[in-house]
Amino acid sequence: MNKKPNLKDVAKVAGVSAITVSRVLSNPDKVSEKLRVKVEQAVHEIGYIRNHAASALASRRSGVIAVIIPSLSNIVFNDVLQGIYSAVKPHHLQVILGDCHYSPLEEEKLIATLLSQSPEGFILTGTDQTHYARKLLQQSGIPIVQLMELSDCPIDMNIGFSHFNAGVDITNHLLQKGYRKLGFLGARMDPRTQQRLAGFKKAIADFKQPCQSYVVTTTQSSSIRLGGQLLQAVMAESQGQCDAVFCCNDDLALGALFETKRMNLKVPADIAICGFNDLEASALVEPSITSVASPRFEMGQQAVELLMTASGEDKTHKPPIDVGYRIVERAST
Amino acid sequence: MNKKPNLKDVAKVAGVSAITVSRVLSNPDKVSEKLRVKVEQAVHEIGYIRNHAASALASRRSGVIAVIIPSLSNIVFNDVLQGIYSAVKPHHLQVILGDCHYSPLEEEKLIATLLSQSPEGFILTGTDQTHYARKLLQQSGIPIVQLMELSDCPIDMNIGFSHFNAGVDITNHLLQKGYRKLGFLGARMDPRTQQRLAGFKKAIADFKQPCQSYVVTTTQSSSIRLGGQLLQAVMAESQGQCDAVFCCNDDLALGALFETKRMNLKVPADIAICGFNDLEASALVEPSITSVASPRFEMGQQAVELLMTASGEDKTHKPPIDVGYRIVERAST
DNA sequence: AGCCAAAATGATAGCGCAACCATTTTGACT
DNA sequence: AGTCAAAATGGTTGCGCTATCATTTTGGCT
Repeated sequence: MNKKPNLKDVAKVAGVSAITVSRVLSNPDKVSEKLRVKVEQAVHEIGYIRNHAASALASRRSGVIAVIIPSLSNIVFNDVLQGIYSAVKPHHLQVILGDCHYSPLEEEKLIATLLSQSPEGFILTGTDQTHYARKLLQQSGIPIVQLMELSDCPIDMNIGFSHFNAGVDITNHLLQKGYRKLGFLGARMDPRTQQRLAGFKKAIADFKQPCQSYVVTTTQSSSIRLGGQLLQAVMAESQGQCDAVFCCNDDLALGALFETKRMNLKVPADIAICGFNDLEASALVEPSITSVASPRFEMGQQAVELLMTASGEDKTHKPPIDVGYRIVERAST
Repeated sequence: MNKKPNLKDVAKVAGVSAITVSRVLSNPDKVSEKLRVKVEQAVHEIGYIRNHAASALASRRSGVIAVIIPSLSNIVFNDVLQGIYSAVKPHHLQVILGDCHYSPLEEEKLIATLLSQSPEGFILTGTDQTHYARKLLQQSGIPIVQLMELSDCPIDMNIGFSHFNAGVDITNHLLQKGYRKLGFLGARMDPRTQQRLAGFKKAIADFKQPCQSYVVTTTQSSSIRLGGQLLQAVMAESQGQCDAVFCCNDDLALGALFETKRMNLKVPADIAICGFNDLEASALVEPSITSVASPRFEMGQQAVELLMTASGEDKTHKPPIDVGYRIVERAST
């Protein structure tokens, strides 16, 4: 096997100059039909593939955007990723993806690594980056989008919704339905989960009638199984009094629902359940589960569009974009 | 904002030569403690980040591996991805991920694009690449792993398990349990699903006693909801005779299970259900669902390790690695 | 102290491509 | 045919880094 063909090899085969081959690949319009065809044939014949590193170095355009998500296993970020990938395609960009496992320190390292790829834009999840990470990002001069939640002082651009407000609203929903002994089931306890919990507490505190709350949280990562365990825990803590639970996500809610069957509790008569994120299963289980929906796919798409329209040097303050959320009321409440 | 600092800027600040800075970043062992510390301080002080394109160009090592999966929304590939990311970390590699949407043609384009990044290895899902794609891959000279299923003529390395055998086994499981009117519910109908179906048909054909089969498939992508619809369809086609269904994945199986409740069918008394992939929910729903488990995370990990130990120029035939599968028998059968 | 191999450091060149500017060709118009 | 602007093509250079080789420094030994 000879070494990989380069521009000059193609040029030789096609009988043109190297720069013409380069133009055929990046600006076909600038080349006459005749040469273009000749070059394209040569490219296909010898299986030439452009060296991205050299191209990026010479053009100062890497053609990649960097994305960091807190977890690959959480299906929520999958939806966002799909939006990102779908939006990226027409721009002919590649995505470099990092998983920071919910750790700002790991995220900081990842940011440094990914910045070395000279991305043309950066998409981050959440707003709790370390100080040094923010410095690196700002210094890079590229457009940046912080995703999922809203921030008072975004690094650059920001798109998401208020998890606090959503927490308040869903709790009020339970209160309006007449439930008075509310449990909060929380796993992982990342910033967004904490905001939902804060909303839960605020709604309870502001409620005009007497009511009770039980908060059960763990830093373990979320799973369906854990939802069942947390339901057990909250029933124990409330001595069986708890009549409604707000689960910080739909996995926990599903697990809690399955657990109610084993505990012989009727939903929503004995206990109401609501989740967060509105996964497909929540609508299809029996009884279906009330949840909070948000446009995750669209958030991902919009993040890419924001990056593409931003100049990067534009240091004006851009107001956060609130994509909102929607409480989907179902049989479980 | 000044332009981004480069090696020389760091060298100036640290009072050393550029090449020494380079060495601190890539071979710290080759540099004396004294200089190393000085350089590291300088790097941190001015927030220097190495230009990956230049580094890759000069060193002929890109530090990336390419991965193509058929779908971002299928949680199955998520598990594989997690394995890949976890294994890649200690090697200080980046992953460039592509989603080919189950299309070999899209995959071919993606392969060309990803090869331009000069990846040091390539992980593909399945074994149905186009002819030109295979040519490009072979010509690239890098190690290649085809994942998930086993092939008679892999491009290079291959790791997976036999979906045909799994289909045979799970069907025999149903037959042994006494079910005789078996339905197959299939969505997407990608190659692996087709192999499972072929296994289903083989088991039926080889069975010594009279039995009936009903095959309901669609090329729509899989979902829980679709599982319910397909169950309806198979019951219609079999005029209510069908007493067991093999769903080509657990999403369909969950949907079918939820649908049985609406149809007032008892599982497994009226109808047995089994799925494929052994998702978490399958073990926790009521009744729990029999499924086929495979080591997806480990497959991803092992694929990376294979890439790392392969020289790439080694053209000897490597035997496929069969990771096997396991039928997890549960209450639904 | 003197010697020498090993370790540390530095100078130079070139990786493959596209930006920039120079040159040639085209073709619309008088 | 002659003119000239626009389009097409090409030559040169440098992007920022590391491989390679050259040189200097170190330190263990006699």
